[in-house]
Amino acid sequence: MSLHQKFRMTRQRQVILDELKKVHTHPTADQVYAMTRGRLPRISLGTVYRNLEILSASGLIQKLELGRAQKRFDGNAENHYHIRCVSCGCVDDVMCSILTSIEQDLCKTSEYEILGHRLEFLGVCPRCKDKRTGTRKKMKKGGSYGIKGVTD
Amino acid sequence: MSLHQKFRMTRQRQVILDELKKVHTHPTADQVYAMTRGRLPRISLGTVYRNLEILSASGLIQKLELGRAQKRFDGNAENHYHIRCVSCGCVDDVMCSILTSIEQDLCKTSEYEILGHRLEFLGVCPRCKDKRTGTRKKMKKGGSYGIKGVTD
DNA sequence: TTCTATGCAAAGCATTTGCAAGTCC
DNA sequence: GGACTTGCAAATGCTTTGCATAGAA
Repeated sequence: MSLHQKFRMTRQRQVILDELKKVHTHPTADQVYAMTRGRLPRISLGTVYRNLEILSASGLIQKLELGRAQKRFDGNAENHYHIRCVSCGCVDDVMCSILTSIEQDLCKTSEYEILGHRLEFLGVCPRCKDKRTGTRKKMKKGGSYGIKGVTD
Repeated sequence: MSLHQKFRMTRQRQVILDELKKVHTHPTADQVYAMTRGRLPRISLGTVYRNLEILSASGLIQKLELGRAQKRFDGNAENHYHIRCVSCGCVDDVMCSILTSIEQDLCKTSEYEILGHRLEFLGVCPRCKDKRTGTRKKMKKGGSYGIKGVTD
């Protein structure tokens, strides 16, 4: 939480970072907990929460607060948008450029000091589209993609 | 929650809707609870939650899920963006047009069926800017505004 | 009259925190 | 050695839910 104190790379912290970098999914805290227990059978959920907080505050990972759903964490610390499946809750990266101008535009007209923006897309993931067999509108067939394919 | 059943306009529901339309702030459930107790001293928080849910599901009001903070509710049901003060947590409307093209662009490249997007700005509200007396960077002095002025 | 809504209290869930013991630099 | 961390468990805070009673159509 602090980052006003130096932070140590403990084994727990390293493993959490490792596991997070290893996957392209966007795991929740309890998923990270599960992912680390193989290597650290005695780690506690509280430690996972604390470390995810510290790692994201230090910029090594990214904390995603999409909607009011459970927080998720992204081993990719670079600024990018996400899309969330309203059906299964999975989260994928969106390959589109960051909107820089909207903040500048708002600066001109707003009394606020603008610090940033948060953009998130909602949709139905390919897997869930397939599940609802036939019975729905607007079924894309095309093959191109702009979303990194991995999931929940 | 349902809306598959007809819903009745009870006194509680009406008062909640009323009070919400009356203000331009974006109250949390417990603030709505406080706002209604003047007219309905015996209303319960649970009822407030249930009705806010029903009213927003029916489109009469809007439910705001900004970050993972407490939900807020907006008597203005029209689609518009919001800005949240990182210092005091207040929420204001942002007067800028809705981005329609980003979803269409994403449609072309994404395997997802795009259903919508959620955009939220972060900043420091005028009131909080004033509080930190002088001791900070980037103090706007200008008078124009693009944000409906009312607050938390 | 019938089905929905209310009040109350208890439960739920994700997350945070206090504390004594352990560990890193 | 001293500050930062951990594991454990309890606490927190917002929101939801079960249930018996009340109320709208």
